[in-house]
Amino acid sequence: MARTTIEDVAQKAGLSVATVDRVLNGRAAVRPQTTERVEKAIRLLNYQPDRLAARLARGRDYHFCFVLPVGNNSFMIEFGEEVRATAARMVHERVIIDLELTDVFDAPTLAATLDRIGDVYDGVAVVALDHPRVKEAINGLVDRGVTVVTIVSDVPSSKRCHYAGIENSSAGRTAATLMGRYLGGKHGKVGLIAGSLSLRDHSERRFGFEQVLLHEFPNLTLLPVLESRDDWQRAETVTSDLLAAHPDLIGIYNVGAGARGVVSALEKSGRQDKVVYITHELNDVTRRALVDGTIDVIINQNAGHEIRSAVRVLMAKADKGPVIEAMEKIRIDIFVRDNLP
Amino acid sequence: MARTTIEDVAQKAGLSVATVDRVLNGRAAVRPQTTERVEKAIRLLNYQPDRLAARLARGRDYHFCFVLPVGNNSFMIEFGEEVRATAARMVHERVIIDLELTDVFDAPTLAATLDRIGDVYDGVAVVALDHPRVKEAINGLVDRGVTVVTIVSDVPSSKRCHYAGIENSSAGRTAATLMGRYLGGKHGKVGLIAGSLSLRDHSERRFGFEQVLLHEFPNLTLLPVLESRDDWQRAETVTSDLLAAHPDLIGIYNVGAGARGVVSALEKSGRQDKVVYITHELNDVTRRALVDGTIDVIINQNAGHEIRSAVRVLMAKADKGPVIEAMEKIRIDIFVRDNLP
DNA sequence: TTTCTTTTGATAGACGCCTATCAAGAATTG
DNA sequence: CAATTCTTGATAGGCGTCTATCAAAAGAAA
Repeated sequence: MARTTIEDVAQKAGLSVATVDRVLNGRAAVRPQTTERVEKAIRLLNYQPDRLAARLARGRDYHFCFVLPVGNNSFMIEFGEEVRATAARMVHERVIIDLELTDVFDAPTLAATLDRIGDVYDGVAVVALDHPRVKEAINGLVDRGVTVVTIVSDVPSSKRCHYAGIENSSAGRTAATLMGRYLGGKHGKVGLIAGSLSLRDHSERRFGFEQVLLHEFPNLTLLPVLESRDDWQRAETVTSDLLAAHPDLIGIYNVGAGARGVVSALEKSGRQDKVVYITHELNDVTRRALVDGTIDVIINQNAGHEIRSAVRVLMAKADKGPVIEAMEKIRIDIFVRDNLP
Repeated sequence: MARTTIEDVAQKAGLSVATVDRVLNGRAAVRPQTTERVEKAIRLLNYQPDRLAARLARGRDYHFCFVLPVGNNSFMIEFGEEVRATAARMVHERVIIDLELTDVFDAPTLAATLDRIGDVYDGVAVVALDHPRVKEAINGLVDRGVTVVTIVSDVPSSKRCHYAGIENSSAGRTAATLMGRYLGGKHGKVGLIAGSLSLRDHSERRFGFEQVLLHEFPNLTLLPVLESRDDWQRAETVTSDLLAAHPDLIGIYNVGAGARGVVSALEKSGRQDKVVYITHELNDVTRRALVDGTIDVIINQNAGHEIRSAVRVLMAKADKGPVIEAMEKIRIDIFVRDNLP
């Protein structure tokens, strides 16, 4: 049961391998009827080019770039680590991944970065701010033939070919459902802390959370959103003030980074057992707080999965292979104390 | 930045490619000091053999076999589908996956199957019953040079090299925590329905569930375990009886298959809103019931992930590559209505 | 030292595809 | 009809590794 090769196709079609190759790779002018013959032979033999051999022969490296935010946000630091780890592993597969750190929250800066790196890479993965200027830069890349995927935060209206990340409004809804169920009919106030609402992911989470909380749990009162700017010290201050101002606070949903600030404010207040605290992103701090009981639920997106998915998509696009959508769907992880990995 | 090849290594070591190859593939007698020289050169150059080229050259197919239970259990049917889908995709990578359906619940039958298929495959993935006879069969395979991984259900004491599945006791604990939190201090009875306790995965889930429920939620009374034999009709009967016998039943944890039976019993009783129902495995039936509110939480293991993980491990072992443990860890998924994929 | 055994070198031919070139055949144009 | 263009064929060489063979060199035994 030898593999069917390009030669078998040529023979079947009564043509030469050269011609079959021309058809397969759109290399030169071929008459329509000839193309037809080749395609028929391919269908008959169910021929599938050997990707391994193709990549070996092309001898070409895949150059990708991951554009991530600078800064000391722990999620992004971990994300960067994961990218590096993936890069190290992928070298053996002829994949070279560069890391570009930039101020993602500043549209002109991010756009400038994207504009700059265009000609060097086959594909770019970017944590994108949803801003017209950024969208334009993404479209510019695509127009110049660079494959673009967004990660973590999406720009749906752009020409990016894929988004490797979670649906943030669903994440917010999930948080609300768990909050409501954990509070089981109790009456009281719920606070929401966001990093910054100018980030699409944060505002979408908030949107989903509000939607479910207001409709499904009328016993709960949602307080006005507070901003932590993804800074844990600020998050701590904000939380302390919140706790002081509302003795009947029974829930906190932290949409962004800075989870540790909320943890320490809660622990200092001694009310960690009376307040259901749901937060995003699993890391050393949140893990410990979850085990201790200060955090009740962590909603997470798996950085490794997102990165590997992004790379798979970039590679598939690079050699015009198919993308299996179901496989690339990033799930929203829910962690309680007992199913921590 | 051309790739470092086997030739570079040979040159660096002052030896011939033939000798380097002998060292790399343990092909023939090589003096220890020569081996040393080669290894040093490899280290210096940080040489990594090109797996693509190697596989192309070897021209060898990977033959794997998945041994799954026969029967009409929906999880296993889906599992089989996923195996077939994966197999179809992997043909292009020189991986041939056969499917062997057998009565996994009968130790001698399963063992006989394992004994029989030994010589044909490079690797075997098996849904294993934890039984001495099966363990022996697994060890026999391993001794004959076949790589064995267990999936879904493990035999930890065997020589299998990997388990691609979730930690079932953690899954049970997770269910208990969610049950306890959802019930928020209410007093009442909780029922547990298992497929069959002779399966390791079911009894482990039960164990984890009981452990957490008894220790953390003294307000809840756990009723004696009921067995559904993974049959939904029986599950329905059992559940109806349970509901009738205990008007103060406020929670059900269904450890095995047959979720639909529990759903219909609950819906017929009209008590679906008063009973927190947590079950395993996401499928069309459970998905609908979760959306409708009859099911409150689904705990899931992703069949596709487990299969792909098993295949990755089998391939890695087949060409003596490394296994990245962190990547192969199968997570316990929690689904509420809002984070359904 | 000679002979035999063990270790190494050199090299060719796969594996399946890509790239490029040159010549031959077919179709088009004037 | 010849001259020109467009399509195809044939073929070589390469990608990095494996496998196999034969000859050459080195070591051990006589």
